[in-house]
Amino acid sequence: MAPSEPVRGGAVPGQGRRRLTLQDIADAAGVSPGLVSMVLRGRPGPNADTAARVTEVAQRLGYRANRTASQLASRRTRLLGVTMTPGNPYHGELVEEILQRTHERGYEVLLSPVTRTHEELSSIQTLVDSRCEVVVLLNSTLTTQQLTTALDGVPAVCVGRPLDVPDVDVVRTDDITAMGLLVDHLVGLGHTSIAHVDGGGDYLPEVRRLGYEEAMHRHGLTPLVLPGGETEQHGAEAAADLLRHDVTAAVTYNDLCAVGLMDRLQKLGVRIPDDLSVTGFDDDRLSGLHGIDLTTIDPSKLEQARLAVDWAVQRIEEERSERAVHDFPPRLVVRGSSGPVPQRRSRRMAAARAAEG
Amino acid sequence: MAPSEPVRGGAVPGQGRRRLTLQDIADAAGVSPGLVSMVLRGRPGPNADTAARVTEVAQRLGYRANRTASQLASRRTRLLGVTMTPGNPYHGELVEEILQRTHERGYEVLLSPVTRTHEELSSIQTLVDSRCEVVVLLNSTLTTQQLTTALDGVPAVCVGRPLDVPDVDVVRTDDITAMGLLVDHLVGLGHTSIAHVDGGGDYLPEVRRLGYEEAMHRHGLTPLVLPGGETEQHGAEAAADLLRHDVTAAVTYNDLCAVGLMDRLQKLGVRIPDDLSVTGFDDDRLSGLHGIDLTTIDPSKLEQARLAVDWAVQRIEEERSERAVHDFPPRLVVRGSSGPVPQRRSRRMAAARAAEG
DNA sequence: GCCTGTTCTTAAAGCGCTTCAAGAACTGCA
DNA sequence: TGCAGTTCTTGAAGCGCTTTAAGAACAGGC
Repeated sequence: MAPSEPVRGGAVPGQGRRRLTLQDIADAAGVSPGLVSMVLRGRPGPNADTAARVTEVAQRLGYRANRTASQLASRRTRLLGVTMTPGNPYHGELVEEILQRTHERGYEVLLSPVTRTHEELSSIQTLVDSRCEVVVLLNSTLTTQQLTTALDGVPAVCVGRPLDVPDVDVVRTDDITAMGLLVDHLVGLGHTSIAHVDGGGDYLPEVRRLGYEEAMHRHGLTPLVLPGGETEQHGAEAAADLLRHDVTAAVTYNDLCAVGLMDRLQKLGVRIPDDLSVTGFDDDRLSGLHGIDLTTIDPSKLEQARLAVDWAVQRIEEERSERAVHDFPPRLVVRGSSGPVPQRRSRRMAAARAAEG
Repeated sequence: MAPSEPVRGGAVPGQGRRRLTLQDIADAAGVSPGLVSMVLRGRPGPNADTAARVTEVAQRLGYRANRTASQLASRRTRLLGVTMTPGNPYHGELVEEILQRTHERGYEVLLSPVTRTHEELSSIQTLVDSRCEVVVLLNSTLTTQQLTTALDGVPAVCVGRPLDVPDVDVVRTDDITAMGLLVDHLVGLGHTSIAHVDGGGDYLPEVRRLGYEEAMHRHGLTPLVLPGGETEQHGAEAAADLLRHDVTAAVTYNDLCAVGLMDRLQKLGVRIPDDLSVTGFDDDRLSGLHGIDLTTIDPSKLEQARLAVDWAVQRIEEERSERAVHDFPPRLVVRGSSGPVPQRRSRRMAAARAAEG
C-alpha cells in the first residue's frame, strides 16, 4: 500500500525520497499510529493477532522508526556518548570494549572525536546537545571548570584521570605508583641516569611527571624532565634533546611517545636496550610486537572500560549521585626495550649526538 | 529568570534536571520562541537590537538547543555518518581527515563503530536511523544487496572498495595495480618464490589476491596464496604456514597483517629482509618507524578522505545522482623490509620452521 | 438484557524546535 | 493626515514519534 500522502519535492537538500512513517504503517495495517508504536516496541497491551499483523506489515514495507522523533517523544535517547581520538590505538582498544559492554546493557554508543582540529570541549558539547544520557570521557584534558560547563549537568565517567567534578565518576590506574614501578625496574637494572620524556602540559602528563620525580627522589636520584608529548611525532622530536644529556634510560609519557623516540634514535644508530633503555605507558596492542617490544605499564584497559560502562549505566538507571572512584593497580610489563645499564659510555650514543648536532 | 514551569520529577531514568528550552529564553527576553530560534541561528529578519538582547540572555542562561528537536523540526540533520573500526590505525587517519574536511563544509560527523561484535549492517542502520544525510563507508564488506537494504535510499560514498550500487560513489586506489607494483618490486630484487598472505574472504582481500596472482603470472611465476586476515593476529598466525613453504618474500594483505607476520617470524629468529622480504599495504603511520620499516603501498589516504567528503556533500547539496568513481594511483613506498633475494637457503628460516613445527 | 469488569484501540496532547503566513509597528511620501 | 511600503514579530502548524486518558468492544454474572 502506498504512503497516504504525495511524495514531497526535493526542495530541502539532503531529504531524498520520503521515508515511511508510523502513519503509513498504521494506514496499511488499518490501525492507529499509537498502536503500531506499541507493537513495534513490544509493549504490553496490543492483542496478539493485531500485533502479528502490524509486525508483518511493518516488516514487509521495510519500516524503520525515525530515531530523532522517537528520542524527542520519549525524552530518552538510550545513548551513551564517548569522546575519543580516532587514530589513538589505546582509545581504539577501550572503545571496542566499551561498545560491547554498552550493547549488552541495552544502550547505543555515540562516538565523538577529539582531534587537533576538533577539540574536546566542542566534542563533549556535541554529545550533550545530542542528549546522550551519560558521557564517557577518554581524553579529558579539560579543567574542572570547563568540564562542568560542557557537561551541563549530564553525568559522566572519566577514564584514566582523577577528577573532582560533581556527577563525574573516575576509573583509572594509579599513575604515581605506575611510574614508580618503571623507575624501580630501571634502577633494579643498575640505571641511575634516567630521564623522563613528558607528555606536555595537560593533567595526566603532569601526574606522570610527578610520579617519576617522586620515584627518582625515593632512590636518591636527580630527575631530568625533557619536553615531549603524546604522539610518536613528539617522541621523535625529543630524541635530539635526550642525546644532549648523559642518560642510560628514558621513561616516556606513553607508548606512542616511546615508539617515536626509539624510532628516531634507532635511525641514528642507537641500540635499544644496549645503549639506552626505554619504557612506555599503556601497553598498546602494538607494543608487544617484536620490532617494538616495549617495556611498559598495563593499566587494565579492558577492566577500566567495563567498569566505566557499568557505572555510566548505573548513573542513568539508578540515579546514583555519589561520586565513585576506582583505581586499578598498574602492572609492569617487562619486555626487550629495557635492559642492564651499559658498562661504559656508549659510542653509538655519542655518534648519534654528533649526527643530530 | 527561572524556567516558567516546575522542574519535572526524576521518574524517567536518564532525564536529570530539566534543561532550558527555547520558551524559557523567549520568556526571559520577552519575545516569542520563533524569534529566539531565528536569532540564535543567525537568520536574517530580526532587528539588530532585539537580536543582541536575545543573544545576551541565551548566553547568560547557558542555553543550548536540543539537537534532537532541531533535527526533527528542520528535517535536516547536517549529519555525515561514518562507519569505521575504532582500533584500526588506517581508519583513524582517514577519520581524522574526514572530520576536518566535514567541519570545513559545515556538517557534523556521526561515527558508528564496526567491530567483531558490532557488525557493519547494524552500524549502517544506526546511521540511517539517526537520519544522517549521507554515509561514508570505510569498512564495507557487505554485499550489494545488503548495502542497498541497509542504506535504504541514503546516498553513500564507499572508500577503498569498488562497488556497483546506485547512489553510492566510490573513492579508492587501484588494488590490482598496487599489488603489481609490489610484486614487480620484489621480482626486481631477484625474488621468484613470493607468497601472498591474504586478507580472508571479503571483497577487498579477494581483489588484492587477484592482483597478486595476475602479477605473478605476468612474470611467469607460480602464485602461492596462504590464508591470513586483516589484523596483526592473523599475520602472526600465518607465520607457521609460511615457514612450511620455501619462499623468499611475502606480500601481505595490509600493513597490520605484515606487522604481525614479521613480529612472529622475528621472534623465531628470522631476519627481515635478510632471510625474507615482507611487504604491506596502506602505509599506516606506524609502518615508517624504525622497528617496522615496512615496504608498502601508499593509497593516498588523505586525498581519498577529502574527496569522499566532497562527494558526500555534493550528494546532499546538489542532489547529484549519477555515480562517481575515482581511483587514486597507488604509490610504492620502499623501505627496509624488502631486500635482495638471499644468496642461499636461509638457515634461520629452517631453524624457525623446526621450532614452529 | 443490564451492569460490571476486562481487554483492546484510539484520539489527542505533547516532546522542543523550525518555518511561514499574517499581523503589528513603523517608515516615508504625497 | 492617510496610505502604501518596509521592517519586525508573533502565532500556529507541523516534524514523527510516545504516552495516556478515554472510549469501544466484548466477556461474564445475575
